[in-house]
Amino acid sequence: MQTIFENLTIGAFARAAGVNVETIRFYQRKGLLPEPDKPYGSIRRYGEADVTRVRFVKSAQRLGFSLNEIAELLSLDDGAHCDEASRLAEHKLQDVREKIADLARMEAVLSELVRACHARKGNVSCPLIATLAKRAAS
Amino acid sequence: MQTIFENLTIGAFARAAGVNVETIRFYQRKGLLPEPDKPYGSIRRYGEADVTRVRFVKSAQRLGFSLNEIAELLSLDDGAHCDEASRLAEHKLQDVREKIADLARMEAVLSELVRACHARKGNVSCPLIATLAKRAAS
DNA sequence: CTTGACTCCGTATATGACTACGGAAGTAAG
DNA sequence: CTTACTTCCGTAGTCATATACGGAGTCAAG
Ligand SMILES: [Zn+2]
Ligand SMILES: [Zn+2]
Ligand SMILES: [Zn+2]
Ligand SMILES: [Zn+2]
Repeated sequence: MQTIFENLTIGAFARAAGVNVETIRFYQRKGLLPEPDKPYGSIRRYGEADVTRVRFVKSAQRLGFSLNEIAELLSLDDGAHCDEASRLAEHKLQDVREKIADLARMEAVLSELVRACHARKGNVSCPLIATLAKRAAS
Repeated sequence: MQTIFENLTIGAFARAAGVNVETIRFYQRKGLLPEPDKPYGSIRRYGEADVTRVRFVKSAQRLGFSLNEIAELLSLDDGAHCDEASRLAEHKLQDVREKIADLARMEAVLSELVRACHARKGNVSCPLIATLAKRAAS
């Protein structure tokens, strides 16, 4: 194990995790990140595990999970029982599948619009615009 | 054409569109919805097209578009030129495809976690939790 | 007409996720 | 040591997306 990511100050930690220092402190207040003990009269140090945890938060966030949901996901890693863990994971899985289905529908609509727009020849008005005007229902 | 959705007051309009009256007014301030002329000393009326427009906003929102992005999408319907329209639509399409790819990756992870958890036999610890502890990188 | 519901409008509050600020204390280079 | 960064910590501000509130005006039933 390279110790590159051990004994980091909060600043180095934030840089390693690709976030703002303030974000680290915000996550600590929210309970998403542990706040390591502070050696008496000194400053806190962070390591690999902390970096990993922030990266997990950020990637789950990109997938549309809220910080509260991410806290739940992380709690699976913090001692929840197996039943609870799989219940949570299954719920998230269902959410993700619904989102994928929604986006797939949107993809179909958008790519049809783009196709029609590019297929336009000589005539005056833009088919993309025309189509969009009709298809807001749902 | 049934006139069921014509000449609505803002309250009936909001109910028909499935949103709060305040949301209508908020969208008007943001320029997402036109604010119809008010007959002198009377109240505004709304119709089918307004309902349709709010529904469009709500469904685009469910797909992860921000109100500003939706304003752009709506502007396609409000006189933008064909080049601009297809440029915007292609950009959205690319965004949607990226989101789908991200979610597909997340789906794979989650369903593997659930599978492992259910496959667990007799042994003490939950494989879902164990796996989650490892796989935060990215 | 009066009464009760609804509209209008400006302003205020709420929530989620940060981001900034300011002053005291710790740290590291010269 | 001094000096220049950091850290620490509490509090406040920002941005997006709404929701709520309060008083004045409007409408429609009786
Ligand atoms: Zn859910
Ligand atoms: Zn076009
Ligand atoms: Zn984009
Ligand atoms: Zn399990």
